[in-house]
Amino acid sequence: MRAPNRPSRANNRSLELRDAAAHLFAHRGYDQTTVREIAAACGMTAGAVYVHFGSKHALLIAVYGEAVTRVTKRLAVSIATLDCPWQRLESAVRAHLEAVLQPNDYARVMTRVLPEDVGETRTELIALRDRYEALFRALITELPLVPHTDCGLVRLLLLGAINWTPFWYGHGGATPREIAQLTVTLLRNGLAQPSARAL
Amino acid sequence: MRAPNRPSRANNRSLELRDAAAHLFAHRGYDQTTVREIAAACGMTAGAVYVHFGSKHALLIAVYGEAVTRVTKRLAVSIATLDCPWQRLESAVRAHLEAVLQPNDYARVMTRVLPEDVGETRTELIALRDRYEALFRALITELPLVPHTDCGLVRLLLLGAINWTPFWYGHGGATPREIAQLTVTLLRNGLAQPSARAL
DNA sequence: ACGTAAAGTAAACATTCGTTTACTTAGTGA
DNA sequence: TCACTAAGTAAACGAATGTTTACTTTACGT
Repeated sequence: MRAPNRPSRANNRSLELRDAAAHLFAHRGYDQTTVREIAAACGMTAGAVYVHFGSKHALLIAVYGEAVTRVTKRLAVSIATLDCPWQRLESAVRAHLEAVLQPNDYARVMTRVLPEDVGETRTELIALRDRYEALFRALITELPLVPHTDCGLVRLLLLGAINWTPFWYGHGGATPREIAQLTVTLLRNGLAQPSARAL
Repeated sequence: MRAPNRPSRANNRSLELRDAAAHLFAHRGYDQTTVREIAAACGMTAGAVYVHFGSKHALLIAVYGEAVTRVTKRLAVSIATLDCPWQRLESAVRAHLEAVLQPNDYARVMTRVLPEDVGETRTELIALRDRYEALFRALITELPLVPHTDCGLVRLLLLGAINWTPFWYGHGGATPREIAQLTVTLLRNGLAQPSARAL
């Protein structure tokens, strides 16, 4: 048997590599990040990367998959104890924003590198992203909306609004909590003065 | 003097080049587009590009600037005859969406290539984009919103929602007009059933 | 008719990047 | 001890890319 406190080999530098890749992908994008940079961040040479990952694309898929897994867990926890559909959505939006906006490399990759831009890996990344967006689909379906509302369209607008936040966050001064609050209030009641409401 | 119907020289293949670049940038992104491809689309060789533009970055700036100019004009026309602030906003959103979503190469570059991704050219592109977003700032300031609403935050959420549309448009089935309508209705009245409205 | 200058070509240049290859190192199990 | 294998290095490969250079073509002004 193997000594438990020292995994001897398989000291899993793979994870170290994946973390480094996540950091660089999140900050500079996929194309602008080189395999040599990822390797150097772990004190290795470029060739060693291919011991752990078959290609740069495989590395991206590993990062993206881990990102979806992490943010999914975080979201599930944040809504677990809530009952009100609106509160559940607000909590989910807040969890998503906190994941994406804090200097969290993994979550940031989900919005920073667009599946449409990576060519061959496109399909697998979109599948991963869809798995995550299905959670929001469920939360929106729960909402008591005015009849005949296009829930799919609402979901897409909502995800667009919050996926775009990384590009301006910090300049606005609002916290993830405040952004989530305004977003869901807006979705629920709108922002017009009550006297000015109309069809 | 010069014959008016034949501009002799200066047959401005620059514009032809700029159009070709816009098309390729819009469909494949900036990094994935090569100077040789742009040249080939005009039946030229790569070297000839540098007769008209000093660098690939200069070409991007030209495209981005033209995009902002065009979509700005389109937006100004669409709201010129309207008085109601909500109608003005809806018309602006619709104009923006029609520009971005129809196979309009120029407008698409504005959302497809992110200023953050192009390094050196970053500053100039952001300045161009800000010039455009200021139009929405004005439209939102006009709105009769509930007191103490963070107009800046509203603008950023709105722009995020509509900037993200190119990534899902076509799968939802909604038209730009419908998307604009739902977006502004949402902003104005919210989507909760009237009986379920709350603070 | 002639000089000039813009427009364009063909080819090379200098990097850069993802990936591969040949080789070395070190820990493991028998 | 010894064969085996994962991990890593150094270097090269091959392709692609933005850009430059030397040369050619062509249309215009005088």
